[in-house]
Amino acid sequence: MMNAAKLTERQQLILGLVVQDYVERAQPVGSSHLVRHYGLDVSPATVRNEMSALADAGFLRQPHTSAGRVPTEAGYRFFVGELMHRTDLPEATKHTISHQFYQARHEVGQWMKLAASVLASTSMAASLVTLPQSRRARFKHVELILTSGRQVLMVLVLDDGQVIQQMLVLKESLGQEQLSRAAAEINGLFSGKTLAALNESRPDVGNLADDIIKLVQIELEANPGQLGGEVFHDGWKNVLSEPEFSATDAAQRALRVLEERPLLEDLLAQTMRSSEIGGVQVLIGGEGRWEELNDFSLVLARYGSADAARGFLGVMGPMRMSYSRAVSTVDYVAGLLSDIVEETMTKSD
Amino acid sequence: MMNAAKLTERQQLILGLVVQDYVERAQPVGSSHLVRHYGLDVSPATVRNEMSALADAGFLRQPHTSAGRVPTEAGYRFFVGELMHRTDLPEATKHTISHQFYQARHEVGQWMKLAASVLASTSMAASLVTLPQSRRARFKHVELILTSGRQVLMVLVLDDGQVIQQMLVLKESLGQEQLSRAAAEINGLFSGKTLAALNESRPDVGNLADDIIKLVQIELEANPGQLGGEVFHDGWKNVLSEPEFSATDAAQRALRVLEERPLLEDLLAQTMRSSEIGGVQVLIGGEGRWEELNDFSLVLARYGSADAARGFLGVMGPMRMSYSRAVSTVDYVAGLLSDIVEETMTKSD
DNA sequence: TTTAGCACTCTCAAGCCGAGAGTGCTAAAT
DNA sequence: ATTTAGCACTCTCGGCTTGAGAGTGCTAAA
Repeated sequence: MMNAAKLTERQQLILGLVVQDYVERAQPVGSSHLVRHYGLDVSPATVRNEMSALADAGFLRQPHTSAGRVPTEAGYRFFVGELMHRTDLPEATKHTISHQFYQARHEVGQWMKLAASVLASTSMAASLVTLPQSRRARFKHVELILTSGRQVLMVLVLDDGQVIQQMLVLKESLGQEQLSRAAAEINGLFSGKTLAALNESRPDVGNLADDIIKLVQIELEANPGQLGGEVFHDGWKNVLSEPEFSATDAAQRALRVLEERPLLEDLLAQTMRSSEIGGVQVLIGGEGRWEELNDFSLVLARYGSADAARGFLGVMGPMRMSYSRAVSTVDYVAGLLSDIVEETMTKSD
Repeated sequence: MMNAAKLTERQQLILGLVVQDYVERAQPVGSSHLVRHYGLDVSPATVRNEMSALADAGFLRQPHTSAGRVPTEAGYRFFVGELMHRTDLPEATKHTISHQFYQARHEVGQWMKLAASVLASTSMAASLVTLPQSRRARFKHVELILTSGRQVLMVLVLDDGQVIQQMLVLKESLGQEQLSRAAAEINGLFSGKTLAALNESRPDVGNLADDIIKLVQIELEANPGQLGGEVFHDGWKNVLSEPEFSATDAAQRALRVLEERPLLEDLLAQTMRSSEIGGVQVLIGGEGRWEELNDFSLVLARYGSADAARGFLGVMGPMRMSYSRAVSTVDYVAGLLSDIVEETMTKSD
């Protein structure tokens, strides 16, 4: 495989055109099609030679002898890294999007749904959005609700708006009266503390409070990120695997990504570790790491600010996707969401 | 189309076998296959005659001349209504499921995910579960959190564990001090009231509390049903519509059902209106009402109790699905979830 | 270095064919 | 009056062939 630096100006041009054309038409692109369609003033034969060189360099490949060329993973990567010009979203589109966000400004959970919907429709791919999470949230208030016997529902409110719900099972049966008193006590002790601080300072109180502290800590490790009136669902891949829906293997793998939580978390964690905030990360064809993602690509970004909560968002589509469109969309929505989160979730004290 | 009552004993037997066989093998079932495979002591010709009668009656149809027979919507409906014997889930399966629920008993949100997962894997179809919602929940506590300027995050806790979050924009800028005092005042006034009651009694307090009451009411109308650390997503149908994933039209329609909230809500509302609690509702092939659901079927049930919160759950699969398995699964899980909800969410006062 | 020319390869759609499955009908058997 | 055997008929499906078309790679000339 040759070095990327060896690519001539013209080879880069041709690679770019191949990617662009293939993204649009989803068909192997041939030499003469290229000159005809893009007004190149060289002959098909010349293009053929260059394509051959690009194929040797590992950026293009032929599905079979005598079909056009198709970009390889490396080809897409080179395109994204070197060739793609960062286009801004059209002003009109931006306006529409931000207007939608303006209308949804009241409902915390709506932001996420809206972001997912906007990403999907603008980039024409599937989208993923996680909730903003903050490690620096402060304890605001705890509520203990008696349900039956020794079971208690704990509702913990943090000052960034996060709400954590958890069932506790007590060693002994208590009345709502006692629970309320215990809650009041805990509220007094912990109010305003960050959860990290709460981890260390462990005032020696009654064993009920002790139980609760322990459970809060467990909850923090798991870092759940509650919220969002979703309809829970699962198993769509089963439907697609029925014989009458002869969905390709690929489509089923796509749904697996959606449904298998661990895979998703691994993916986000790994990818995001290596990316600065504000930047957009492009993951092409699983990068040899996730075979489930063969012939898929992801465009991911973080949103939020260092001061406040942070989350991920991005789109997922076939490897043959419009990267420039995806990148600009993800970038724009991430910025928008960052602004909103910062505005509403940063304490001004 | 003949009346169902006209079906002879033997015709019913044959219809049942056709449905059963077709569900298993997904291929049109022919007369001789039937006698060979199920040890009927009549000849294929006889079966052929009966099948022909069933076809005339509208319960079977032939994909083309000289292929086997396939059940029609009416055929499935007759099968579900008259022929299907209610089978219980195997004891072992039940045990596994209830054990899983036992392990998840602490996390409120986990129930839903678990239910969805169990339904999907046991019935081999896609599943849907909504959150339990209660119209009779009582006001427990409100928290007002200053974010920036005039924006305030309201967190409303109901005594069934429901949590409602909402951004408020105030007319004038207030400090956290004042907000806390306002919250305390509201808590004192409303504590223990049902939301319905809260709708009527409108004590004339400051305009801040007034704002909040109004917003709570709006929230109630929308009836959001918060909760559950989901990853929000959208647009998977876009992926499946890409040419390389030549998913059938049907598969895409299936995903539309998942992603289009209004359709889903209409579906649940319409279906559930007509069904008693505890019963399982079977919706076959869209019933002429929802064309998106052609060649799909749903098996739905309510869960919860009259006293406490209620929700829906069910599975969705191809029309050619194992109804008995689906019904028993849905039935069992609905019962389980009802028990849990009742146990944890019914106030014992 | 570029390009015209040309032989070659490979896919794809269309058409054809035979096997197999299943039916409907008729006439005989029970 | 049913049931069944027999039989001709229909339709699909997989395999095979074939021709057209697209595209390549190579060579030799510009």
